[in-house]
Amino acid sequence: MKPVETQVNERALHFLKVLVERYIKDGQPVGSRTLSKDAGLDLSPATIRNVMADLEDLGLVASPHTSAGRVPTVAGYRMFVDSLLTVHQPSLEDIESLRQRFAGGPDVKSLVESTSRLLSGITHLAGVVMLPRHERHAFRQIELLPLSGARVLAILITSEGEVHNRIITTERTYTPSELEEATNYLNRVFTGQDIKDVRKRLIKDLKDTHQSMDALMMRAVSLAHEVVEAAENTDDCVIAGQTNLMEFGELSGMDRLKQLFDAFNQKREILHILDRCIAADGVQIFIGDESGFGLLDDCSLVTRSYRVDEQVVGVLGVIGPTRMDYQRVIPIVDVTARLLAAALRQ
Amino acid sequence: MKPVETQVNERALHFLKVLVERYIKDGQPVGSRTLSKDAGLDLSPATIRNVMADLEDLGLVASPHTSAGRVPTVAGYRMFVDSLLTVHQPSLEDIESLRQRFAGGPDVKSLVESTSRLLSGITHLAGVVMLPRHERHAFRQIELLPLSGARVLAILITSEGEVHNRIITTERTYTPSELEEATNYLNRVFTGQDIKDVRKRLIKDLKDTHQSMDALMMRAVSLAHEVVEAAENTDDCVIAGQTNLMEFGELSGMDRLKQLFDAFNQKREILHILDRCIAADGVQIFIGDESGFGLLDDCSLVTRSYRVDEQVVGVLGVIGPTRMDYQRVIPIVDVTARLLAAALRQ
DNA sequence: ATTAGCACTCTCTGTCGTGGAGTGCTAACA
DNA sequence: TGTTAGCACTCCACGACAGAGAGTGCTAAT
Repeated sequence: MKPVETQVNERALHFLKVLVERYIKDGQPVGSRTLSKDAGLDLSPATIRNVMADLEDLGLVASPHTSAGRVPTVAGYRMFVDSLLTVHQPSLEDIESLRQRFAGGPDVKSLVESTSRLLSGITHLAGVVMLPRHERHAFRQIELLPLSGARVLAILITSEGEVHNRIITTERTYTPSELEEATNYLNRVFTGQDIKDVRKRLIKDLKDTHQSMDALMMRAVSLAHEVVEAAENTDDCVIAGQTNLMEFGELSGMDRLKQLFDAFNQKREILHILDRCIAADGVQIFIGDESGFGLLDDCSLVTRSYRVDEQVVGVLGVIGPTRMDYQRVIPIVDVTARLLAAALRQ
Repeated sequence: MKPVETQVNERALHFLKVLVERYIKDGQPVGSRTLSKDAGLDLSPATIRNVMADLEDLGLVASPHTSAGRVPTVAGYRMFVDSLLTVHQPSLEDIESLRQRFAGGPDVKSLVESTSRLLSGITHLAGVVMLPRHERHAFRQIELLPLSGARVLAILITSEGEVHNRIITTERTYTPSELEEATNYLNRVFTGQDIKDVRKRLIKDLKDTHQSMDALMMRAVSLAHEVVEAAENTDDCVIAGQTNLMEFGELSGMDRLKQLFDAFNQKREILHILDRCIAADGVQIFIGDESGFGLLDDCSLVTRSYRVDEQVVGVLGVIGPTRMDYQRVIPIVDVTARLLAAALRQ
């Protein structure tokens, strides 16, 4: 390779960096004149125009029209976050400020909610936190209580103090003593076991109907199965600060925004995307259409999984316009994930 | 009074009615020509212009500018809904369709949520449902469970099968047997009583510390008090379909809309307004600034309280632009309130 | 390799004029 | 006296147009 070319490339990338930073700041196409002032190098606009032409050929920048400045493309942002970005560790003050504003409620749900609000509040973007999957929680206690009609209130308590309850309509009414017996049976068999194991065992029991088992116990198993399912299917996430997205001009199409908000309410698609980040280790970034979800085409997603006991239990992050301040947002997401993990560990 | 004037007034009001209906339909100022065709009466535009001038003097209509048609003012809408509107009972089919789409979950929370969605879905406005105040629920059972650290999980179950739980940090750790004893005590004393009475009794007990009472029992009372408080302070509401409001041109100011959505998220202001409707009996309507809440200045609010056992327990309704189809919305809100009440009665 | 100069392109903004819609007023009419 | 036709007037919406500003691409000079 010729040394010349690499030198040019390096310089070009420097310009790309400056350009992206500038565009993130102003949100307007940046021209050669501006760039020549911004970049430390002492080069004339004309030179920079040549470099820009190269970058455009490489697909890293584009111009909205003939005589506007250049704007980063998705590939440009990608290059920026991958190689150009200097992720300075957040200052100790920043961490401290985060920690202070991190007012975790005692409840997991409220903890997650306030985390989401914290993220959105501090970044001025939309914050999203997936509820932790508590695969590791142990079954502590179950309670089956008769209600009026043929309905049973099933309450499941895990060792972490989480309570899941569900009202189940049964095909016949059960007497309190019947339910008590069933409750005792379930608690005797399952207390202390892993929820995951309990679930497996319940499924197995449901299948092996032939085995010698009281019809009532059978029904108890079925009830328990329902509430355990409900407890595990807490596949949910909390999105906060959607309205922050209304402040960005580039997302201002009312119909587009409505669709986006509707998607946030559905949560299905969002969860689907978050699921894909759950395995990854560090901070993950989806830029523009990289998320594969049309509505997020000019948005970016910065996520980070969080883990408890060496096990990934969830994902959190922010959603904002592609033109977001990655440099600031990335460490914030990073630290917040750690804080949440620490809080969950209690 | 001169008979002439009343006759004129009556006709004028008819025109007002037609004008409002037309404006609700199109959303555009309606002129004398249009009105002359729309109103059954065979009058020329010129005549109608005179009538319009009268209505404008009365403050019932206004024109955005010299040469646009007329638009109803708040007073005009008020007159319309108070005296002009013919609230036809909703057809049996409508009721049936509502009843079908009324997929009430077994859980109160999910019931309220789906009701709110139903309201917003069927009216294309924002639906809002206040959670029922369950003053009348009876205390059924309390459970105090030790967690790691000096924390106690308190679970309160009402006779209606509602479960409230709260994690309480205590000043010292309690042994399981201590907590069991406390639990037994509380259940022995309170089971079957009205929650409201329980609350009173707890407060009294907390005050009368001097009376001969075990310190542990005292602490138990205090824990119970906390969770009962939490259970009663479920002063909350569910808002669905906010995004529907984005489709109305007249609310299209991005900043205004953002403020409105933020207010929806806060819920405080909304709850405050809903509170004022809780006493009223039938369908209540706030038009424009009548709500006294600046952000709702060009919105209207149609609400209806719902009752269980002859006691008002909550309010539900819709929020939309002042230009909403009152004729359609009012009966829908009315019927939905009844359906929700019926579902709560189970 | 870099730069100055220049022609070119495109957007943005304000102005102007026109057509359309609707009003208010006046005078005529039943 | 209520109703109507006619008319002048006002205002908005829309398109055309021109000028300014910004920025590019190319070429030729350094």
